[in-house]
Amino acid sequence: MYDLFFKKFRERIDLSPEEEIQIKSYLIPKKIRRRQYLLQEGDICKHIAFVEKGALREYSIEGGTEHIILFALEGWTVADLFSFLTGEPAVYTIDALEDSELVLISKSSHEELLQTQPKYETYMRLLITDAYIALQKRLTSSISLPIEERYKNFVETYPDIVQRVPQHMIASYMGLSPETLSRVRKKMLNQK
Amino acid sequence: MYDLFFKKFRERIDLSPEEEIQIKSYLIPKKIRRRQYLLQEGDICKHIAFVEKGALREYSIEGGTEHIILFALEGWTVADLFSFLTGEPAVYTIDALEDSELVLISKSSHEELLQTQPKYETYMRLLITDAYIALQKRLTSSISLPIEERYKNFVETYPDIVQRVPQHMIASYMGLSPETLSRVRKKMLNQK
DNA sequence: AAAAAGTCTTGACAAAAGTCAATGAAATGA
DNA sequence: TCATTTCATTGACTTTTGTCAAGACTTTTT
Repeated sequence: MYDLFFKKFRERIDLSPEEEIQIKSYLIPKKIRRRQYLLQEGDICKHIAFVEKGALREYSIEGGTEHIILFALEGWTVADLFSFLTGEPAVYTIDALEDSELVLISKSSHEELLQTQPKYETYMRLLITDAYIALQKRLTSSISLPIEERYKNFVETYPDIVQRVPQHMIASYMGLSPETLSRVRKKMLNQK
Repeated sequence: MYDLFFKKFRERIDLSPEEEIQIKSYLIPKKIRRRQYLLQEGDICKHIAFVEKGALREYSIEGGTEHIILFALEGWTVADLFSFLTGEPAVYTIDALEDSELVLISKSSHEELLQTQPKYETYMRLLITDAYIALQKRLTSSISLPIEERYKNFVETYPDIVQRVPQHMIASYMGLSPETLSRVRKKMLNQK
């Protein structure tokens, strides 16, 4: 339990056994079933969730259509960060695409860890920096590349997501209709 | 000098006079003229730049077209973060839209400050978190809202940018042709 | 095992956005 | 100040993408 969480942590930061025990004492394990909500729009986001196993998605709903802003597979962290930090109602919904195992950190634990465990703060800083860089790449490619290139990049960057997630959700993630992605893929096949 | 830099810092974190003096000793002032480059694609990004005065933009060039990923007015921070952190060549170009005054932090200063000034690390964590949340909002609206709504949001969120930056650059920031933005604005006026 | 729900593809058509070209106005720089 | 460059708008046309509907196939649930 918490294996992947600490594996990822130790990949970035040296942790003494004592520090690991300290941090571990704040973590909450949680299992969640396929299609089950972790967070619903309007709720207040009370936890950061690390995915030990399984797959989740985070999305907004506008005019009846879901717009996926994030897939979270093993090793990823997911939350409505704005809601978590401010206590405002969430604008995003999070649910499970597969039966999953999570590690939760509550808001109060998060704050206490930031105060008492310098390495936790450093790790959080690194995580959010990585997330920012990934998001910036995504945004750049969405405003500067043709769909075909964007899809190629996606497949290269996240081959595991392509395997495990329905295609119409990838279309949603890219801001496209499912039909358009289907046609782009067809065109790519014919070119080869 | 550095007034705005420390004003923003103190808005988020309590700083003792000693801490302020310590941090100040690492900062480098720099003036930059309109149209002058701060960073060119292919260079290695050696500094984080805080904008004391003026306006800059960060953009990529794809197939001869500029795609603006960030405007940085007074109080904002700009860098090719990936290049800065990894030492890889920059994929973005940064130049000045107006004569500007900057505060630079070099890579080695940044690393030393992270090690020696816990409040600097905390401040950096807060900055990057804010930047992440802003970017996520931008991405969400770009995949889920019609152009008109996106432009309205932009004007509401950044009225100062709308005042000071040419419209075709805002189109570029939104991933649109200048003609399309011009037409959307016309339509909005007629509706009122 | 059967029913139901979800998934992907395709065609026909509509709507949105881009491209190219021209014009006049405004800002910039010598 | 005057020439030059930049900027915003508009029209005509093309390309891209979305929408709606139907069909085949697969997966999930009962």
